[in-house]
Amino acid sequence: MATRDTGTEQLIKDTAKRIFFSEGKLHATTQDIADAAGVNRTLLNYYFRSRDILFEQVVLEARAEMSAIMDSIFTAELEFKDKIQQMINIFMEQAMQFPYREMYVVMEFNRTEKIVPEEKKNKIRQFLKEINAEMEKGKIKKMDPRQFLMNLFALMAYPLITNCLNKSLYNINDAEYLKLMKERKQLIFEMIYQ
Amino acid sequence: MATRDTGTEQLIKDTAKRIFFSEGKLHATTQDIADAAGVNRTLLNYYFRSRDILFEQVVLEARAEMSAIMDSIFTAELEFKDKIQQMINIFMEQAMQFPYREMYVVMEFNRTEKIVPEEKKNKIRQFLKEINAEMEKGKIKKMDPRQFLMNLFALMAYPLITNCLNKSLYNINDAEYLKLMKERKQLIFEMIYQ
DNA sequence: TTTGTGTTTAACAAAAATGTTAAACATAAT
DNA sequence: ATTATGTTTAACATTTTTGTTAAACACAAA
Repeated sequence: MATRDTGTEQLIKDTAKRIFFSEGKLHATTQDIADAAGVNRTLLNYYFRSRDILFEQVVLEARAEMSAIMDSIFTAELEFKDKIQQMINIFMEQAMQFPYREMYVVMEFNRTEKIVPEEKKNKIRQFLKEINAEMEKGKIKKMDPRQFLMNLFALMAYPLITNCLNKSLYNINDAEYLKLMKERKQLIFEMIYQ
Repeated sequence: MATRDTGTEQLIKDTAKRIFFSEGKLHATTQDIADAAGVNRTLLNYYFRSRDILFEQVVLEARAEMSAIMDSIFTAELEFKDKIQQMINIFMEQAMQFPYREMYVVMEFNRTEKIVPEEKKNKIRQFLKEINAEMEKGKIKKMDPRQFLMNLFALMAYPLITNCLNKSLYNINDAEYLKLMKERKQLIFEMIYQ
């Protein structure tokens, strides 16, 4: 008999991702995750052997998902302008679903000092060149292309991380926040691509 | 005899702040902090009774420090343009020293759902009006003033949080990163205040 | 010097979180 | 229906982290 696949393994991973990346509960324990998934805590050990392995796998998959999205846009056969527009659309939709995913990955990166594969760096270098070309053409404001990328990601990611605080500070509800975030797509494009 | 003040209490708090806000070690234990401070772990209990109380106090002080800076700028007797410039200068200097402080406070806010005092909200409302006025004058691009503030803070805070990752992705060292961050001050101003 | 009090330490205790095991359970194949 | 094997559970064990206590220490005042 191969495997019965009750879906439990996937359920556990999905629940962990929800708790970490959507709800932002950085200090969740294995018990927290088991409870949220509605399964016995022992099952985390059965499927993943240890807490560390589960968490590592979750981060690994998160990185892979994010990389896949970035790569598909970086290397797409599109005008630069359209790439940016698509990037904003896809990234913001993802960020609305998993506001803390990037932060979690960044923190894990700080903690473990993982190495970035040369292949990925090359793709980025290539995109930095594209940015530079667009600046030469006078389409976007001239600056260090790395600053350009930092600006773009900052504008996209940050407001979602600070979701809760912003809602309190500005007295806005979920519906209005959603509206603001959708408006941001266009707004970011205009700021970046003047 | 009142108190001998060996400076230990302050040392512990400062060390905790360094570990959390500068080094970004979100999961630091009391032992980690004691070791980093070079004191016996029991002293954390002697001075603060419990881990939770220490951590809460550290966050409380962080919020107070950040609030004080914001308030002083919000209510300063300055032209709007100069306020923004000063905001960028001070915030960026702070963020370079404590890149993860804001994030930590935001995460704690998510966790505890603290209430924002009405007085603080009023100061923000006041500043939002100032932003609006500046937009009416045609000095800055028209948009929801809340978006304006989100943009500003995003551009300032985010690249410092992602410090480590950026250095890897773009192959830059500490010195160059510092230079990039200093350049950002002017760059952010130009993006915001076109 | 002695005494009193605040500070520091080490040993111990308790609590929280994680890991292991064996038995119960469920289901596909025989 | 029985068997074999993957899945789930509960009880237990271990490890990690936090909290408590009493004694040692240090230093100013008497």
